[in-house]
Parts: sequence; C-alpha cells; structure tokens
Amino acid sequence: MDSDQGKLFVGGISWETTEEKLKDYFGQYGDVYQVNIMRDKATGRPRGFGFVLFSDPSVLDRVLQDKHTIDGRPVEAKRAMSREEQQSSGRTGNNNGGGRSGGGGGNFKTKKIFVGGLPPTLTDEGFRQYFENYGQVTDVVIMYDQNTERPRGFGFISFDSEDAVDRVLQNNFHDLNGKQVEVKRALPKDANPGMGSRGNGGGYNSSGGQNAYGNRMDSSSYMQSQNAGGGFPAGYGSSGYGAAAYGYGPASGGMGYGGYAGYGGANPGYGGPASAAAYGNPNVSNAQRSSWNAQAASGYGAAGYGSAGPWAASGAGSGGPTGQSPSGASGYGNQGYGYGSYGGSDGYGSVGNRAGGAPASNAAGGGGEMQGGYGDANGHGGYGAGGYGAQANGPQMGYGGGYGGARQAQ
DNA sequence: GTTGAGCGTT
Repeated sequence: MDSDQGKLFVGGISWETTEEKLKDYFGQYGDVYQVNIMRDKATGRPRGFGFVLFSDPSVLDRVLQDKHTIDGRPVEAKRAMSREEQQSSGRTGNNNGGGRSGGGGGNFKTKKIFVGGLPPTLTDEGFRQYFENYGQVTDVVIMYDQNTERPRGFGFISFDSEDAVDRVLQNNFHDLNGKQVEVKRALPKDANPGMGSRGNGGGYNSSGGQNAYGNRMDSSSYMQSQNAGGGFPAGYGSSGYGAAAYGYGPASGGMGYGGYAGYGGANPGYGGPASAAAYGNPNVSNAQRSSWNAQAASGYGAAGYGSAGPWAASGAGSGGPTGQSPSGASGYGNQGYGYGSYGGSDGYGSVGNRAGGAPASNAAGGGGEMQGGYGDANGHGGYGAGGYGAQANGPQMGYGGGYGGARQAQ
C-alpha cells in the first residue's frame, strides 16, 4: 500500500556508511523522514543495505533516476518492496511512481492497530488521547516486558469504527508529542484457527502441520501488506494439520488466480482433525470477520477435500463474505483449496490437489484428482472448486464443495 | 556483504 511508498531501498552500501550519511546524501533530494541501515542482529555488522523513507513520496521518483555513490561505493537505489511483494512474483512491475491504484484502504478491516516505535515514556493516556482524534478508541494497550516491566516499544490501539482505523492508517507515521510512532494494522494474533488443539488428534502428521503453520506465519506478515497491495488478501487455509497450502489471488489487474493447494497426503481417513474450517479469509476471528460483510469481495472456494467422513461437515462455520455461508465445510482429508477469484474478472479458483489416499473404508475411489474450479468471467461467476473426492460407495461422498462466488463483479 | 522489525490482552 502506501506504506512503502516513498521508501527507498539502498543496496550495496559500504559497511562504513552510517545512517547519518545516508540521510545527508539523500537529503539533497528531499526531506528524509527516516533512515534505517539493517544490521545483523547478532554481530551488529551492517548487512549492506538500508532503507530511506522520504516525507514526500514523490521525491523517490527523482532519486530513482540518478545513480548514486556513497562513501565511494556505487550503491543501488530502488523502490523498496515489502517482503510480501518480494515473494509473490506477482508484483506488477508497472506500478511506477506509486501510482498503484488498487491499494486503497485494503480489504482487511481490522479495528486494531499495531503501533511501533513508542517512546518509553508514553503513557496509556497520552497514547489514547492522541488517537482519540481519529475516532472512538475502545482499547489501549502498551506492552511491557513481563519481567523487567520495561516498555517494549509497541502497543495496540483499538477503534470502534473502521473508518477511524483507515484514517489513522493514511499515514504510516504519527507524531505523538514530537516522537514518531509507526502504525500498522495489527496482526490477528489468534489468526490461526486450525491448528490448534485438536489438531492432532489424528496424530499422524502433526508435524507437518507445524511446518505448514510456520509458513503461514511468514506469510502472515505477508498478508499484512498484501492487503495493501493488492486488494485481495491472501487466503489461506488453515488446516488443522497436514498440508496447508493455499493460494491466493493477487490482484493485479484483474485476474486473480487461485492458488491452490495442497496435497493431501494420504490421509487415512481417520484422524482428521476436523477442526479446520476452511475459509478463505485470513482474518479469523469472528469479530474481525464480520467486518467483511460489508465488503464483498471475494469469492472463494472452499475446500475440496477428500472423503467425507463423519467429520466432514463439522468444521464449517465460516461466514462468507456476505454473510452467507459458503459451504463452509471443511472437510478435511486434504485440504487444499483454492481460492478464488474475486473482482470480477477472470479468476478462477482452483483447487488443485489431489485427494488423498483414499480412506480405506469409505471412499472407494479414492481420490481422484480434483480439478478445479474455474471461473468464468462473466462477472459473476467465479466458481470455485469443485473438487470432489471420491465417489464412493460410501454414503457420503466427498464432494467438496467449493463454490465460489465472486460476488461483486465490479 | 543488495529487501527489515516489533504483535497483546480480556
């Protein structure tokens, strides 16, 4: 989003180059708001790159046109990209100049804001008072180290309305009595449905779950900005275990594509933690999710999965974007699901994945591969996944249901 | 030596 707008990445800098030096140097182009030179946490040695944030984002354009030599080293100055952007190859190379239109307010509307860089002296009062200028503050939290009780330098502020949050986030930095703090949407700490507790009942591959989880974490920050960028947040699915794969749709111009996912692994039909609900939205808590209602957005495909055990339906839940619940179901088995389109144009959701090993007992056929959905481009249609798993003799067959629904073509 | 870092409570 705009968060990195006006932020310059400077690579290949000398180890001798200090922040002051960088600031001085780039200060010729415009007012430098902040400079960071990244260092190895352990050794403290500079890693050879840093970031320069300009007060006026447009300055960046001029900076990018020149080549730069600092402390005798030719350095490379580029527009900074957030981690998310980096990994998703989907970065649309053409958003020059910050002209990124899509960003906007992002689709996530969390009413909680993470505030970093708090001065140690800041009190809850001061914190609250400042933010009250933006709207009704419902909660204020400044974090302290549990042992030392020293301020950890960050906190959270919750608002009553999303609008207030949006207003606050219009600027990445805020000035609290002369100190600068940085604001970001708070990451939902509990954003992780799946895994949890019962996740392992079935045990068998819990560890896999962990990994998956781990990945997701990375991407959680991912999401944070992703929101920003593209419009459509990544969906992910949580799965209770197993593989969690997920796709998401980047948004650039109009095509989403669905990711897809996972694999299922041979899941013996048992065991599964039913817990995992599939859902598209990353923000998990109900509260947060509710905010989506207004937003239409995404279609998403729900889970395909393999066989339906008794569990199948259970997870469920998950409210859909517009309140209707999209099949929620999560089966499990494998989970993979794709995600879909949105926005109207073509996305297609997909779901890859193969159904996993057929559970012995019920599903005979065992998984076929699922194929995914696709979407059609008529405005309405995203179609989600349709996987279906096995057909079976069993009474219940898996059929997954995704569905897609991209509502809101526009 | 070229893309960071912080995320909690009721």
